[in-house]
Amino acid sequence: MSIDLLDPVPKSTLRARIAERLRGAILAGDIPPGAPLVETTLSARFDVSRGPLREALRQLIEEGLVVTVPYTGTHVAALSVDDVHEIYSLRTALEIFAIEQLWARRDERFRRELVERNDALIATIDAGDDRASIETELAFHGLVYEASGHRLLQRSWASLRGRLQLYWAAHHRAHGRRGPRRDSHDSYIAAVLGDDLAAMRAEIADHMRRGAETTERFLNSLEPPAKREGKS
Amino acid sequence: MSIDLLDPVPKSTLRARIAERLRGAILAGDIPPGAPLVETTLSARFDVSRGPLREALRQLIEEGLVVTVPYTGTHVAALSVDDVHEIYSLRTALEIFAIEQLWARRDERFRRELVERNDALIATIDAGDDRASIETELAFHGLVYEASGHRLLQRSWASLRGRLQLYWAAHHRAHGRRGPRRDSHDSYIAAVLGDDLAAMRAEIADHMRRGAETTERFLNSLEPPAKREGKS
DNA sequence: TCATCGTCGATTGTCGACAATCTTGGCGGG
DNA sequence: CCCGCCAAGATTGTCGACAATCGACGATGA
Repeated sequence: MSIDLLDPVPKSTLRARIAERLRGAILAGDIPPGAPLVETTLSARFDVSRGPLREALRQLIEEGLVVTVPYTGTHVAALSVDDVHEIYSLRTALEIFAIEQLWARRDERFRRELVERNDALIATIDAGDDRASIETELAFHGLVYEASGHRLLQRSWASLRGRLQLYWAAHHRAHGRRGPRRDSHDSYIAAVLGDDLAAMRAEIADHMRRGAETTERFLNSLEPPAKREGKS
Repeated sequence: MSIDLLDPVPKSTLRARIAERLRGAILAGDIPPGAPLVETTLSARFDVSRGPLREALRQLIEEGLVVTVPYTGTHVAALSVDDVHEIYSLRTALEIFAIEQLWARRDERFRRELVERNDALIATIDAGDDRASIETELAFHGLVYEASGHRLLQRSWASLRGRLQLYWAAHHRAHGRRGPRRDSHDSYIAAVLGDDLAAMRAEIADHMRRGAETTERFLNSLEPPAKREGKS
């Protein structure tokens, strides 16, 4: 996609590879939310020692995918409607900020790429590939953060992205299609590429509101009684 | 200050204590920006093994206080004017969002506490205690995040706070007084506690602009030729 | 003199074993 | 029947040693 050939070769440490695998397993649902993650079991499963595994777990904890209690246990993060609300509300603020950052620049490369990524998103939706459509939708929204050139903002987005993906993946597993229509980002693009700052803010906020509602509705359908975070 | 008695007792692990000590040493300037952090040396100095020390370093890396290159070395993060700009611009967005979160609530407890913390800030300024005035100013601004009740937002603030403190501490060491006047937060409080949303946004943005300018001026006075990040 | 390559010291990455702590289940006393 | 205590298992926390990798210095040859 956007891999630069002059970038250094990825000198992956074991920790990084473990984190990648574990993240994939969690987001794919192989290890469901709330499931225990025992260090000794995982290290045996991956055929590595506990050292790198622990560090990989720390990273996933930082990303919000895993929670741990000292001397007691480690689990995949549980789903919670409060979290959904926080994720989407903060994301609204961050994404508006990101777009504001590149508002005056009129970056032609960005404008082109945004349309391209929307085409890619539509392609995966038409293909019926839900798994890929999650990736392409995240890539679509991720572009505004990448194009902002704001490294700290990109870190914040990465932190939100993992959490968001956890909910989307769970939704996909439970309900099959995740629901985005082909034209769901048309007004988004128009607002982002337009000239009306207030309209852009309103459109982003509305876009997020719709996303949050969908996700919250899914969560409520999953476990009506449990409101706050539950362990297993 | 604001320690909740129903919160669990702090079961400190060695990793947490090491991170605290190291953070303190870095922010106090005992280990200046750019200085190397050798795991074996530090583990001997703290009389602990490298395991917990490494995990503490990972945490500080996450906080932006430390940078590392695989198999090569670890250093205290270097100061950079780009970082200052990013820190303050993102902080503007986050702090406005935080205040918006508790805008409609008219939280009396918050309004009281905000004034109290400003009094505490003024007290440390009057006492000429620069070290404490950094703490009280961070505590003052931190209140809006705490009162927002938004856990994810609080995490984001914590991530920014460490970086900010790194620059403020360096400024303090270089120039003695860090510069905030007694009344520097009067208009801030008025705007936050007022009724005019647009005025609030403008005031926060202006407050941050002033802070960023002060910090950037300090950095430029420190090393005029070095614009981007330099190692030692 | 200079470029190139090999070697060596330094530093981080990884490993397996031991210690500290928490939870759970059962036992005894009330 | 219930409550508190205790012991055992499970899990994470910590440790010291070994391996992989990197950067710099010096030898070597043109």
